[in-house]
Amino acid sequence: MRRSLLDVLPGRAVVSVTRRRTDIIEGGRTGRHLLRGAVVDRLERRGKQLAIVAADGRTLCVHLGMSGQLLHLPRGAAPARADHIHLEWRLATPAASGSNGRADRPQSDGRLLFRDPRRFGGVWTFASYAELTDTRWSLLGPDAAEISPDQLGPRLERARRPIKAALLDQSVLAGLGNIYADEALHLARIAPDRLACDVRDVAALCAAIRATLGRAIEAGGSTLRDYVDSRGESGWFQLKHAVYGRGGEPCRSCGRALRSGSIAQRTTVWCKSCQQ
DNA sequence: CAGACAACCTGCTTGC
DNA sequence: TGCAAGCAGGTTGTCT
Repeated sequence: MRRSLLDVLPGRAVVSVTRRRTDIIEGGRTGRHLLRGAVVDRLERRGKQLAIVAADGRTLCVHLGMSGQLLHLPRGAAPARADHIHLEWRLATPAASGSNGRADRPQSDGRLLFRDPRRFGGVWTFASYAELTDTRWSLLGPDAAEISPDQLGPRLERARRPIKAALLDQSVLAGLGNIYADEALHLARIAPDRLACDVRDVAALCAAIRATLGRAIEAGGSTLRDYVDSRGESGWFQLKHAVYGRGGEPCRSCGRALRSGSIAQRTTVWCKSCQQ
């Protein structure tokens, strides 16, 4: 999502904000808190959370939850669906002051929508990026896409719970959800119900996590139902899933039927013979 | 501390 | 065709 927003948000100004629902916002809920009048400077990410940082420091943190979408609409375009759009930002390309010293009129330049039918997602507002990293993001572990054995090892050593439960805990590691936890464990050949403290090859697990996320990001993510990037494009990594959504089907490595069950209160699929 | 469970929501699929 | 139950990518709080 961050990548798909890179060529439409940084450098754009927020002309106005429409709030259709405010109960999905935490922190200040005014147009000012929601970046009205700001120019977007950059996009940051930690785990599953995105930060939109304005040049004056104001920062929005967005979490998509299960069904959330951030959609960019070019000027004049209409969204595929108009329901459940909770926030809408009108964007403009700021006027460059020409050589005559006179500022041109800002050019209207599309809209950004936050749509979230299930409302498990949300938006958090901050006066500065540091305020976000010092509070909300301070609760997150290191980013899964760049995890190293030095970081992960100590966090697993004392964890007497299934490795899958530890990997889903965002304070241990930020960025894995139910799909990619199962995929990474299969790639690392580790059983999901093995105790975290008993995982031998943490380096292999880290490599599997990074590889899984890297491939998924290249494929534009996994679209089971709702997920689309900011251009409305679906991902296709679901076609490459080794285990997730494939319970009962043959393991792509050994051909035996994949097991499906519940671990850490989440649907879990794994290969009993490949993952020991 | 770990784990079970419920709650927060909507919408799609399944089974009757 | 209709209806109810079951299930879903996530997080958080309560209770044991």
